[in-house]
Amino acid sequence: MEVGTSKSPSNPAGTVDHGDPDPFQWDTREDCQVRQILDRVADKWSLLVIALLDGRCWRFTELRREIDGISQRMLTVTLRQLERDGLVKRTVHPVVPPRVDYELTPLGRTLHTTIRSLVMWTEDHQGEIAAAREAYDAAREAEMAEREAEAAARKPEAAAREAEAPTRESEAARRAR
Amino acid sequence: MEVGTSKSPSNPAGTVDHGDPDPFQWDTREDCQVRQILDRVADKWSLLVIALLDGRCWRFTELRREIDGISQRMLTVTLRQLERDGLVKRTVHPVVPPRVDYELTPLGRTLHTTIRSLVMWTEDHQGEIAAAREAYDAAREAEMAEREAEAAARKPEAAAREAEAPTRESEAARRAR
DNA sequence: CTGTATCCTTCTCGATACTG
DNA sequence: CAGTATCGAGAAGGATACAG
Repeated sequence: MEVGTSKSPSNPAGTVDHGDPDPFQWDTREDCQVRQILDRVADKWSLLVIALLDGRCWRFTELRREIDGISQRMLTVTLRQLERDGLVKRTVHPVVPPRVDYELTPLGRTLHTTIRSLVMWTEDHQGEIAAAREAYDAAREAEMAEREAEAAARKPEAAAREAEAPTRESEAARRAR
Repeated sequence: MEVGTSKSPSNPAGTVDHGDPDPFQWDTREDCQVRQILDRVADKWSLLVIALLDGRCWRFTELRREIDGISQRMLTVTLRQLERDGLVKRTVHPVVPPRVDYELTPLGRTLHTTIRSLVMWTEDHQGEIAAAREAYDAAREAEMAEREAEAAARKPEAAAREAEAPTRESEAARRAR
């Protein structure tokens, strides 16, 4: 598998040649390891499970209760994937009411740290994001209103004329469909 | 889509209070800010775009080329979301071949750092994960094989006996205890 | 309690075609 | 070049029922 996407050094019109000083050039191909693992790790439920799991053991039902909105199915599936990836250890106690404990592996604990920092980022900046969203939406709405005003100022004459005396052109256009 | 949900600090019905010594108790409810932002930020394409974007400006097509497998639609959608969240700045140059530049905002840059550490974690541990997966799959296969062997060893006699004298089986079972 | 199996809805996403 | 709009296939995921 060569890095087939030969990024031709020739730049398309107008882009500056910055010589790509980025040393952070990871494998961007769709089927590469990093992309696959990232998909798993960045999965909604995986993220929450890893973030929740700390030092101690958790029972299945306990996790289910703690993660609001997760279905039994998705918790099972997610835990299995995490177990397969070596991030979570599953321990079955062969007792009469079945009991299963889940806990982070050492590898999982290293990921836990990273993911927690992502969660903390989210907590720290949720205000800014909410504000940005409001600003964006407000701007869009203002834009829409302006456009409508423009249209309302222009169309009425045309629409009125059209209503009274449909032009031959417009009729022809309608028939064309 | 107002997020108007007033989040009362009280827990929703039924959650146990197990003393929770975890100081990292964030709002786990499905509709809370953190969960929503986490979903956005942990999104496959958002992650890749943020990870790719560094100091400089990027053109639309440039991003499209760099992110293998992304469709035009998803790139547009993703960039719009990131713009709305105040993570990416979009600059339209009103020139004859339309030109649009994308770059991280200061807020986006802080997230970039966090996400890069996630990507780096993935790069650092992809070997371990691959190994864990192999081990898991091998174990599962061995388990399957064993089960099949068991079944093959048990069923023929049982089935044969059962076919000759169906009533015997229950008696034998009872005696076995 | 901790799953597994099945069905069925929902929603994501890619392909395609068209616009400024 | 940089979108927007539309549509359909397919996957993700929830609900439910049942098993060990």
